[in-house]
Amino acid sequence: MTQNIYKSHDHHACVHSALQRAQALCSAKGARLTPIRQRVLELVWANHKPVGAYDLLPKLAEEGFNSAPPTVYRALDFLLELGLVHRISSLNAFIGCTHPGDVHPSCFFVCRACGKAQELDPAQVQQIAEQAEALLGVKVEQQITELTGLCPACQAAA
Amino acid sequence: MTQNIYKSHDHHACVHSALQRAQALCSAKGARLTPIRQRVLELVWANHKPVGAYDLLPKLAEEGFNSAPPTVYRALDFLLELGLVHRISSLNAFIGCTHPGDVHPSCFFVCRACGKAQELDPAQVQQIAEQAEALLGVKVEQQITELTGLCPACQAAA
DNA sequence: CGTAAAATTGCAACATTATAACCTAAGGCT
DNA sequence: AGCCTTAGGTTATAATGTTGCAATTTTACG
Repeated sequence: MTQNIYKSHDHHACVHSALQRAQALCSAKGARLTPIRQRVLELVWANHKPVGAYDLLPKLAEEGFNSAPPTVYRALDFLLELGLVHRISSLNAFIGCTHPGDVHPSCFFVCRACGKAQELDPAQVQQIAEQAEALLGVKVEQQITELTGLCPACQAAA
Repeated sequence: MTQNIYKSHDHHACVHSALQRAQALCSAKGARLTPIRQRVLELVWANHKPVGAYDLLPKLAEEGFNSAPPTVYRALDFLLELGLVHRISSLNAFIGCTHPGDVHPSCFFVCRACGKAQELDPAQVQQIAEQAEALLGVKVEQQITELTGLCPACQAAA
């Protein structure tokens, strides 16, 4: 894991470096980080809480972007394919990825109280994938792990 | 993992034992496995493919049960809380659990071609949970891992 | 037993999330 | 320029899930 979002950090730098990585990745891949796509990525990175597609719509509308569901979903699909964001299925929400580069295994802890989500090292989940391939003969293509509970701050508050 | 659903097996016995475990668990807990709940559980166990809530509605209707969304969701919620079924968030679907008893960590491989899902031993995912608790100070309450890919038969077909 | 409280179900409306289909506009390339 | 590919606009609709309240059944208990 790259950092601990439950500790205070320079979030501006956090977002800035995410955008830089995104631009680098897009130019390396010949993919176009259009204004809508970039703005969606920024909004997803606004904080460390997974954000729903329909939360993005009004924000885009405020800024004069087109804001119909397909617009947002297309931008999110683009970002998902480049591995720039992850989808947290149990929340129907999206969050920025800290180490982008194609679709890749993901693992998150999500606090059920404050909603903030921390990405974790998926190494052990990859072990499960390898085991499944060995024991069952299946071929694993994608994997996601979602942990839910309370972050330190929300434990203290309770 | 208790068995391999990608191999042929006596599915009737499979369902039968699931129902027996469910009845045992309910009487142990003082929970009521009402006709609707039991029928929903049976339908979820009809095969090893995760089933959507809205797939169950017409089947219940055919049999004269009430069939409005809340009916099915309430039955599923009941079964989820007892750990008799799992929810596969990435599919918005539900599948019978092979070792019920309260909400517990779950781990599945789902074939993207035939849709059949195999429950796996979540031991390694629990390690991730323990690591997250140690490193981040979070408290994990729930966890689910979802692997997607191709089962042996569907690999052969492709 | 009989009654009150709790759990379950019926029902109607509605909220949220996601996609389909079809067309127009913009950028990349020879 | 002309052609092709990709991206975006627009409308409608599909799929999934929830709220609120009334009616009924079951349970608990004196």
